[in-house]
Amino acid sequence: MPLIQSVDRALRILDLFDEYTTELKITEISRRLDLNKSTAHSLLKTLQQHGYIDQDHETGKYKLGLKLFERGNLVVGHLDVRSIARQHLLELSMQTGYTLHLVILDGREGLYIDKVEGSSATVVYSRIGRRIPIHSSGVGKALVAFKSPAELRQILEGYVYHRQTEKTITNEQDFLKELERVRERGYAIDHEENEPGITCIAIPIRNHMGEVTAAISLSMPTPNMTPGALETLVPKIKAAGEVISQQLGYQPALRTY
Amino acid sequence: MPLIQSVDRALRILDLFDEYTTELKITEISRRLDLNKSTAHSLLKTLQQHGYIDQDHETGKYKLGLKLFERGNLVVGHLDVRSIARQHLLELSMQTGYTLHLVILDGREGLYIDKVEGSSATVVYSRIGRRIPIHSSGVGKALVAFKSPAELRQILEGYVYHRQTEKTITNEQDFLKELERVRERGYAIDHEENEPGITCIAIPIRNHMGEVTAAISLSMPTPNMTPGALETLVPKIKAAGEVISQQLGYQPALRTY
DNA sequence: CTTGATAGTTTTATAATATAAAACTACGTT
DNA sequence: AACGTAGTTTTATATTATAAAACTATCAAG
Repeated sequence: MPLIQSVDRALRILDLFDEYTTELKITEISRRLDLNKSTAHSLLKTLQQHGYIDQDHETGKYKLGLKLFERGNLVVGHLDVRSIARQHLLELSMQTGYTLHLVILDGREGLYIDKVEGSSATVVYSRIGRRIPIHSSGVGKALVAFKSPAELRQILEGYVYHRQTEKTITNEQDFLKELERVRERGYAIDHEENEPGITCIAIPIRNHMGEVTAAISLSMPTPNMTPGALETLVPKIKAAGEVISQQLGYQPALRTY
Repeated sequence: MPLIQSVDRALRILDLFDEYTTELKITEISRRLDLNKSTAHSLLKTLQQHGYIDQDHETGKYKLGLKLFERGNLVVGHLDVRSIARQHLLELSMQTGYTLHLVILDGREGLYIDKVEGSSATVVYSRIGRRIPIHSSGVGKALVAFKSPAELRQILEGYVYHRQTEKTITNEQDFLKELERVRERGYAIDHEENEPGITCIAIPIRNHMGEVTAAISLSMPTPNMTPGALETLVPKIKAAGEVISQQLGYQPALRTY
């Protein structure tokens, strides 16, 4: 695949920032990317001119620009699933007091596109715009469990099962077995596999063609996940998932295979 | 300012998309930017490799990638004003039934970073991630009215007062007079200046240093803006604005000048 | 106050890359 | 089957991105 080195370098600059690294000096940027400082300077000024990078007037440090937010919301802002699901997440959060999420698959990761905080915010990991591994999260499992064998093979080729907690699945065999359980039950669970002390129940969302393109999940502190709670919550989340899918045009009665 | 042509070109590709143009063919992209199709192809493939552009497998058309959403939320996700204001927007919307917005200044435009729909969604213009002119909107006026004369001069140098509706202010003199009224009242109004049939009340939000860095607004259909409604709503929105500013560390009592 | 180190910005020669012409593949229409 | 258009690939070379060098600015140490 053809690659333009200077564009590649500019976009790598954008990749340097994260939740904890919100600003960087030019010397740090050139050091991390092994670039000459005048090259880094030119790249930064081009990004800045377009609004993708901003420079703090007082400290001279660089940070991500708001143009990313503007353009980013164009991607997600017109997704039907987001506006339709929103109401349901709000309702479920009010009914249960727990945190709800909406996630879509992007490549071989989930991406949080909505989140409704519960009354006591205990979920730390999730954040709109953040990515989440498919093997260690309820939403990740729900997103890929119903893919065709060919699609699943493509997604999992070369996939690395990084350990997130002591309970994370770390090999493909166990992961495939778990996906089988997801298909049987119709929902996914992650018991502290992604975030210690947090358990999530996730339901796939289908589009008008019956394909799973999103998932919703409810997250809670593990001690709250009693058998009784599971029996109460799963039907509620499933019901919300079905309504969201139907509002997206999914017609389950036509699914004869 | 040094500019790297190929990075500039790549970012211009990202600018081609908008709310109505969500996908484009490679020939259209090369035509619009007056680029050779093989140049466009190389640029697109580099953007795609980083996730900033996606290609539809069935149609071959290009669209903005989710990496923009991810990076964009890094910019805004850690802004205190957003999480603090959120609660107040929700409360005001529940109390009044109207749509509330949170906007920050980015260059010489406002940028919507949060929105809470009222019970009857009548505001069409605003959308999270969208930009809004400062001269024709309540939030825009609120954002710039309290700038120092030097800052205001810098913002307005070369500024073009595009007509948005029949009621838009279209020259600097009238705009500066209007900003004076905003300073006197402590809030801004746009009477159908930005969107026909919609009136907005906006309040500036100050940070811990007393600088206006954001604004909130309540929007309603113009017929609902009776004198009685104004008398009722302005104090509520002002109160919310003051609490949000205080929660951001603003201390009004220290403002002796 | 001077000196030295480091960071950031600018200049410019040239090595390296981006560019676009040409060629190729694929698809749809006539 | 032929033609036109879209999309992708190849490759020669014109053009640009690159980085060395120089400059400016700031800060800390002596």
